[in-house]
Amino acid sequence: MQTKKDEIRKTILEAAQKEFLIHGYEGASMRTIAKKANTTLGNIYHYYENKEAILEELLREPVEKVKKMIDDHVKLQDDLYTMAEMQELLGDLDNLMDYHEMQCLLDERLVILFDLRTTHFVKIRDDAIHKFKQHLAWHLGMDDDDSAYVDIIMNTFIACVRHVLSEHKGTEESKKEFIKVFKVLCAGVMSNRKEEE
Amino acid sequence: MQTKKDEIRKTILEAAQKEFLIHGYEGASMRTIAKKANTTLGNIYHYYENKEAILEELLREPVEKVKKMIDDHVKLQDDLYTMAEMQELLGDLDNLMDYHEMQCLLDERLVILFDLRTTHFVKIRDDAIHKFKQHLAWHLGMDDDDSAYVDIIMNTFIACVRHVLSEHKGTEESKKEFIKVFKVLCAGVMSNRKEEE
Amino acid sequence: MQTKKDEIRKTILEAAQKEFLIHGYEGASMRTIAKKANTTLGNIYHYYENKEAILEELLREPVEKVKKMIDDHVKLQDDLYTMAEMQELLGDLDNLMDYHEMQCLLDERLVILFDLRTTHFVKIRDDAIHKFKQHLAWHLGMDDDDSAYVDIIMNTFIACVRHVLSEHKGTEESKKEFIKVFKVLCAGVMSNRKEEE
Amino acid sequence: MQTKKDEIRKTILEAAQKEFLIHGYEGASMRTIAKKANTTLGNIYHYYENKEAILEELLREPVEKVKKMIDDHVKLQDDLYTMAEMQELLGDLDNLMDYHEMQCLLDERLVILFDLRTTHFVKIRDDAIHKFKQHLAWHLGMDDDDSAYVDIIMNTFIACVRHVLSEHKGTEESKKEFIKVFKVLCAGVMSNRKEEE
DNA sequence: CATGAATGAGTTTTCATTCAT
DNA sequence: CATGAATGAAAACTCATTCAT
Repeated sequence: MQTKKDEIRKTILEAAQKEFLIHGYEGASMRTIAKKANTTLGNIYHYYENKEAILEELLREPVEKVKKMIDDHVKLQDDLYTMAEMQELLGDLDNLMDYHEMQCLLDERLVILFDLRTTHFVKIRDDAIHKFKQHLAWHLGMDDDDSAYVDIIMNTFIACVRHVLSEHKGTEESKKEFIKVFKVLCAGVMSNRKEEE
Repeated sequence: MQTKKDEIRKTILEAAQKEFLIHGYEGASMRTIAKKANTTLGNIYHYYENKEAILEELLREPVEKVKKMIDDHVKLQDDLYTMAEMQELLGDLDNLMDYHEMQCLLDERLVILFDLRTTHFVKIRDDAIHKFKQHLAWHLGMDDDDSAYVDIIMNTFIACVRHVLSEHKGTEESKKEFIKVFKVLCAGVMSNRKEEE
Repeated sequence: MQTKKDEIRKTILEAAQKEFLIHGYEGASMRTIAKKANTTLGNIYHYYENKEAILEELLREPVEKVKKMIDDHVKLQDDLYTMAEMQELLGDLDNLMDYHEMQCLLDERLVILFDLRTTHFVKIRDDAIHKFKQHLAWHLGMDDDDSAYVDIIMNTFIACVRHVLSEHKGTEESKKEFIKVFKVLCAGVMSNRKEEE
Repeated sequence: MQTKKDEIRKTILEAAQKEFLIHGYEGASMRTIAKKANTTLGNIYHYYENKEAILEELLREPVEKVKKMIDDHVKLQDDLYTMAEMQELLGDLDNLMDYHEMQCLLDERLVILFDLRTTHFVKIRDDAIHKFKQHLAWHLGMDDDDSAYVDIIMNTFIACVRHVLSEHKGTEESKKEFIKVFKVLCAGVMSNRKEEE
């Protein structure tokens, strides 16, 4: 039955996701995943070629979505935000998250991606972060993409995505939490630029 | 010779620190540490009871310092910062890092601590973070220690400590970097509170 | 449908034969055989009790034929070849292979048999080889069945059967190739005996 | 102690050689090798990086010797043997094997090489065989290196090396056996060429 | 008949740790 | 003190085989 197969595939995937979150991909054990998925070690290999294949299926969707989000952002090529626009944006922040683009960030699986130390996803992740940082730098009118500000924003962004996801799993609450984070973050950057002007 | 013994202890410790940073404590291999310390696997066990003992010695100092820093902060019981005081603080931020208390945060070993997934240090770390968050909440006049603002600050703090340490290893540059981060962060929180007032 | 059943049996058998040839019986994988036979792993077990049963069906025919060939040869108890007879035989060698007895040697499945390291066929094979060697020794007037000459002929015989089968799969070409081999071989043995006489 | 280490290395190597001969490299089990070497599975990995490393150490010497033998033969570029020279060679065959070049062929480890189905040694082996066949073809004045005669000789050569080694392990007896084989083989080829002339 | 999910023992390999020398 | 041989458990993965549907 295909129904059952898909169900077990999903069960394995969910068990793997949990284990990857707790112990990291590298530290997670296939045996434990099998146990938590109520199946045997060998049987997992009927569904996934190997450990990395599970990671692959787990990360495919969120990675593609994030990639698309970044690409869409970059393509827009919208002008630098003026202070006024920035403030307007902040005021309307509550609606920001309704913007479908941002939704992809509230995905638990991204935490797994952030913690990866091996596999080709490391490069994918770092490339995506770099791209995003470059665009962010242009967005904020920075000359050097290695500028501290960009790094700060980027790291805070990631740190908060991670935190929001691990502590407030419900999507609705997560969204609100994320908005708050983003608001404070933007306020910080803005007031800093104001000082410099 | 006690000198030589101490030297080897130190060499092992340094090799372990590098390996722990790259692969994480759990992912680091005693064999590799032995090789990088130019000694043998078995000899490490003359200096350290086991893998965790190395971690213990490695983290003792930074953990105690951070603990002390938090305790000192809490004991001061200084009043809530008024907006004015806060702004004054920000203006003088360049001297902030000279404050010996903060120096302890620029320690590479804290990154290892942040990434830990096993051992009793996880509890120590989480307790310390919780304590700091509680104090931070009181500091900022928040009623709930789980408030988003505190989490934001906390996470940004950690994320930036991590980043500053991994990208700018020289202490001097690190300090400047850290100050920038902290400045933006405070500015954000402050402007946010101003809005609310 | 019995027709279909037989067809699938045959397909499995052919897939197994290919795999056994490439990786050897022991190294061949049931999964791969299933895939190459366009069926499922489980379904193979409806046609064959286990892996060895496939080998059994695969080797039954060629083994029996070879056994019969050897027995027939032994039963003939024809006299020792004189040098003259031997030379006559060689002259007529091109017709030798038309002799139906020999045809059984040009069977790809014998290569699988030669490479076997497990199962009861090992004994069957070794017994057959031993019998053939004994008869060959008698044929050539050797006193000791372990004589080098017999071993040489036997091994060359097998080696060439193997080679002819793996390089020239078309039966017609194989036949010619085999004749050449046999001719040279006999010439060698003969000229050697001549020397000794 | 280095003495003991080398001894155990040797013990493991010998156990591996036996197992490889019986079950083939691919079919041999590290567990069994460990047991037969009176050590533990894990301990083998102190001496050899992996299974293939054992094969590597096992085959290095015989492979290099055979390669050298072939190269030396090819470099000589000696003329085609005339029939007379060939016969002289045959008469002096008993001394042929004293020729140090040939000694390398009487090595049990070559049987392991011949039976290999995986690892890079397959290419090394096939390249060496091809080189030898080409030279042999030139030696015998054949125009086509794929000629049946060359294949015959080559296969017989290998088959007999294999047989001699597996049945007559004592070097002295092996040598005599090998000479007989070679004699018959040459006689066969020679008488065949005579016929053609 | 056919499917493919399931199993359990097998494989090679790595690891932290112990111990005799 | 130092060495490195030894150990045993656990890792990822494969395999022949079974069985419910």
